[in-house]
Amino acid sequence: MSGPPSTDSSSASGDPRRRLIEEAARILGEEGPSSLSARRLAGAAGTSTMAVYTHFGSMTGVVEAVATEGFRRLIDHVDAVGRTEDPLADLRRMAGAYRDNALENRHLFGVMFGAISLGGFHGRGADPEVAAAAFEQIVAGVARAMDAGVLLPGDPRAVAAQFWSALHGYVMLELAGMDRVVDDSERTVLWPMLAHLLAALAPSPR
Amino acid sequence: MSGPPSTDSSSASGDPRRRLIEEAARILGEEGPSSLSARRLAGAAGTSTMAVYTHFGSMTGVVEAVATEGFRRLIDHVDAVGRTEDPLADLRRMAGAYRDNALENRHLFGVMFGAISLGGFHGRGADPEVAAAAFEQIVAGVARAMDAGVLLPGDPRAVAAQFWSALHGYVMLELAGMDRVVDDSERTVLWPMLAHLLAALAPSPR
DNA sequence: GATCGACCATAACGGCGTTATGGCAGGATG
DNA sequence: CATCCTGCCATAACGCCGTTATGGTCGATC
Repeated sequence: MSGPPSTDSSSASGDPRRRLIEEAARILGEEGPSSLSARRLAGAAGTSTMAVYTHFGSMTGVVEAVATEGFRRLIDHVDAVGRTEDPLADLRRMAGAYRDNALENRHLFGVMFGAISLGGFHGRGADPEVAAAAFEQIVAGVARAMDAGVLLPGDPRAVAAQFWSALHGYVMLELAGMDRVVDDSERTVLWPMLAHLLAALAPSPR
Repeated sequence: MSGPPSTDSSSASGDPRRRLIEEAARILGEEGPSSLSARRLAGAAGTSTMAVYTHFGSMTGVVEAVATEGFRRLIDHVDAVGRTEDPLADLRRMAGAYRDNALENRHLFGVMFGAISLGGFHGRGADPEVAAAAFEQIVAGVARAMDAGVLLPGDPRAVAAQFWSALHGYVMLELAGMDRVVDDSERTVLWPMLAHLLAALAPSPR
């Protein structure tokens, strides 16, 4: 798939596929899932509905592309926390970035992990390669902590999966409105939970 | 093709509202979210679409009622594990029941926590009172463990929220197909994760 | 210049959520 | 008994949806 030869005939258009994905993500974020329809999307991107079908095959294809785009943005957002000389603090800051990204793009997050549906079509999910890259981010953070000796040596993938599960579950329950039943304010639940997970793996002489 | 209503009134019909909820849950479980429509539901329940609107106001109302029904079934399923003299083992068995219930009713689970949508209409969620009752189940399990002295005394609600978050996140990632990227087989992730959470709260003399 | 392929505008089809309309049972009221 | 009212639902319609068939434009190729 070679890109278009950059014929910027006008500033209004890039390649239509890219524009459709970005407009779909924007509509999803600003107006919610029920506003994302083929006609609405085509209108926002300045094309007709057929462009959607030549590029994505169906609205399900659009959803999968948007989910993949969501994982790419998540990766960038988490990557932006950088690396300090304290790998455990870095993990905590990665978790904070993960949560912030979810709260600011709740509908996009729902599509990424939804597995459920969006406007009726429910998609097989994002590109597994991109989703895996998001997970590898956490694996790398855990591996650095192990290398630095602040976590017991072990399989970083298994530990990262635990960390991710706990973080993801907290965020998903928060998005589902469970803060109404548990309250919290990220003080007595989120940080202690992650701290407990990491403390159980710390090389303190017991 | 039901016969005249007076022929067999014993089992064919209950009150229509109940029948609609159960048919909606059945269609959701057997055919997925995209098959649940007002006409399809009305046909399955043996009524017309107007019955849906007199009882639930909209399809969103149906979704909320089905989500509430899902929490009720989850509560029954988790309650069925009973109580032994080992509160920590009971917590683990509750977690297993939670996961089993999710895997066997993945679409219903998605609707319960979805926050996303279902066929386009996306509902405010289940009855908060019923959802809270599901959480209180875990709180009670944690409180018993504290009373028995196998968990450090503390706020059982905060600990239960941590336990629930981790369990829920693991299940949600599994439902989203993340087992493709993390593998696991509930051996190196789920049980160690929950064990670590509880171990960090155990009253072992450190 | 002719041909071909990718791309997309137009218009249509069936199905969707929802609503307006009307009929029908059954209890309250005179 | 006649009347009215009220909750409940069947019928049919409206506008929107995802999708597809059709045809036209335009650049690349020979």
